Amino acid sequence: MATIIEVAAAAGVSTATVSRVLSQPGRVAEATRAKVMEVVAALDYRPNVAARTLRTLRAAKILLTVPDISNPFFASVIRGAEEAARDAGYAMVLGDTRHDPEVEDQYAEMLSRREVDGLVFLGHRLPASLEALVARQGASAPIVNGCEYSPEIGVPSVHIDNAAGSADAIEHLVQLGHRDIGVITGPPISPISRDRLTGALRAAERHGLKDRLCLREGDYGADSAHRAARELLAEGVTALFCFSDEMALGAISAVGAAGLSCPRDVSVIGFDDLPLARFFHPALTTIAQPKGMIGRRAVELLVGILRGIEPVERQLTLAHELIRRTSTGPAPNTR
Amino acid sequence: MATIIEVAAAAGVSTATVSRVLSQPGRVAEATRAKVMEVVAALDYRPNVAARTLRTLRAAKILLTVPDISNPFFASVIRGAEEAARDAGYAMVLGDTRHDPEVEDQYAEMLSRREVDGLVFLGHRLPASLEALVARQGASAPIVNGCEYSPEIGVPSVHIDNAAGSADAIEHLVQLGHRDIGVITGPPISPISRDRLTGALRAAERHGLKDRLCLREGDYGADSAHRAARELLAEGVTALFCFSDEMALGAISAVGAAGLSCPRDVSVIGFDDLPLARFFHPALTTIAQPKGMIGRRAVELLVGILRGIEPVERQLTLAHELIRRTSTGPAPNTR
DNA sequence: CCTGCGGATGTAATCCTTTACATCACCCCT
DNA sequence: AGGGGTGATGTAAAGGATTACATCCGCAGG
Repeated sequence: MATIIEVAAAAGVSTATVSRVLSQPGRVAEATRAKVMEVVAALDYRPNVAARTLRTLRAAKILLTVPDISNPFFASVIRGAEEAARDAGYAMVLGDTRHDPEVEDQYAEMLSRREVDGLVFLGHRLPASLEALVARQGASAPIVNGCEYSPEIGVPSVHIDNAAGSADAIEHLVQLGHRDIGVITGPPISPISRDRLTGALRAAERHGLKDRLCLREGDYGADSAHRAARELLAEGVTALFCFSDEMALGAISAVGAAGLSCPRDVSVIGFDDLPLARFFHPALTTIAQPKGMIGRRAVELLVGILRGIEPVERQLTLAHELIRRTSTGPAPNTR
Repeated sequence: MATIIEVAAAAGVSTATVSRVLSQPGRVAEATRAKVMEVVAALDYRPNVAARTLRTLRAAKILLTVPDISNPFFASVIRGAEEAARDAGYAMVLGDTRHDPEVEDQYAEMLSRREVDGLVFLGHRLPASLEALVARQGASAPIVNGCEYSPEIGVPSVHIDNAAGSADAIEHLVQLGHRDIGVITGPPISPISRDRLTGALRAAERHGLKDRLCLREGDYGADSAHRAARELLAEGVTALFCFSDEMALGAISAVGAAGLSCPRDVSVIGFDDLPLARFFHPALTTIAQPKGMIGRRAVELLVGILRGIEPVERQLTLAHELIRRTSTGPAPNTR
């Protein structure tokens, strides 16, 4: 691999000139520029990134960690984030933490070691090794949280109003005449789960149904929801609100396995609006999150911090939307 | 951020000793080691990766590019690959190319610039900028192809026997009495699609059904399959073989939309065995790929090349498996 | 004709780590 | 006691790019 020294020699100029041709072409005479570019092409020269990073202390990279790459929800967020990063001149490095704090820490090390300039993390845990960084740098720490939101970690974040979205789901079911509603939640350790639960309870309370809500804890995976739904169906619920579309799929599967029909006997509503949700059978009613926009805004926030711009809003709440499809219908007793 | 020089000064040793403590602790006296480690902890020192990479010409990173991060199929492959990379002491950088040759090239640049030591790509296209590299380095080029396989690109690869898997699917349907079988393929540009088509045709031929197969081209997404299935159902097929589980979901959705029932009126069989496939309604019969193992073996192959070991087998064919669930059943006319 | 200025280019320090080689102290053996 | 070996540590040279500062040249203005 050719180095800048060889290029300089071949073009009969100094390395400084070659460097300038590549990074600030305007500051070089046209003839020189052309000559250098010719040699660059001939030698197939590519600047060594390690050397550049070492010198400039800037990696031009952003790290995005997701807790579970197999969750299609994150795919759309990733897309949005990557586009925004590209727009801002950053490359995006993607890490799958598998909900494992140890792996999260390993990725966080990339920031400590300056392998990347900033971090967008989509989980709910700020890696331990970065707490000191946040404490030290405060608002200028190049870290942004996406999807989730924990005020106590002191990091800017982008998310929807999960409590409100959850309330909308309950409201929708109540409107359809459902009174016996099962809720399959997420692990309470995640603020998202807690917010959604709060919202669901609040909405139920408005209709005097708070104590009638049947709660079961899921883990956002179809499997856990399948089991939880089986139990809830045995208790006679006519509607199931799942904290994720994937869990809703598991719930629908349980409805069928119980010899019941969705939505005739049991309505199911999800959360996220996965691209596949409209192909579920029946097509899934769900609360849509602006997934791409969450990713995009999170990166934009981060880039702002990297450029030294204190964000006006450190908490960005984007709009959600109830998508009505065919997995929800009138409660059986109301027909 | 502390540097090795500050650590050396604080510990009263030379930078060489600090470096040795960190990378080859055995070659340093115990007392010195302890002292240095103490200072390292006190100063929260982390080696600068750029400097290390520059000096060693080794990034300790592997790049994995996937054509579509939103396809859950790849999630399992990624997991396997990451585990193998970790085992071998490499970090994994993940790139989503969105089937875009331009983006593929951008990621390939990371290899040219030595930002990463090697590349595992899961698409079917070798980025143009790497063709020269392969031509020059031949078998020692640190590039491995996963899932797909194109002999002409001259790169080692890990995959299943797609033709055989496809044949198994057709065989399964024929065994159930189906004669009018619709096949929703993938874009013929992908070798995978071509192999699967070949296999399907060969199996059909064995039963004298070759000309009776109804073919429609899909793009591996649910949407395209939904449309294709609608057309095929109008032609009266009793079974649909889809080249991906995602397409199978779209097909099942079309079966329902046509007022038919799966599997009573129409059987559907997919390909891949996504984690969610067993929660489809009905649960999907499909050809399972050893996804995690594909990722793992691909990385192991790459690591072998990076260590200078010429692989014995440059093409690794792993075993697939027919998973019988409830989306396939006897042909209606045979009951 | 001299001065000064601006544009183009070169010189060389710097970023931080690794490692080949040099050095040094100490011990064992003859 | 001297020579040779061994183990621990230091010295200093890369590794490749960027950039502050220096230099040089030509030209315009006085």
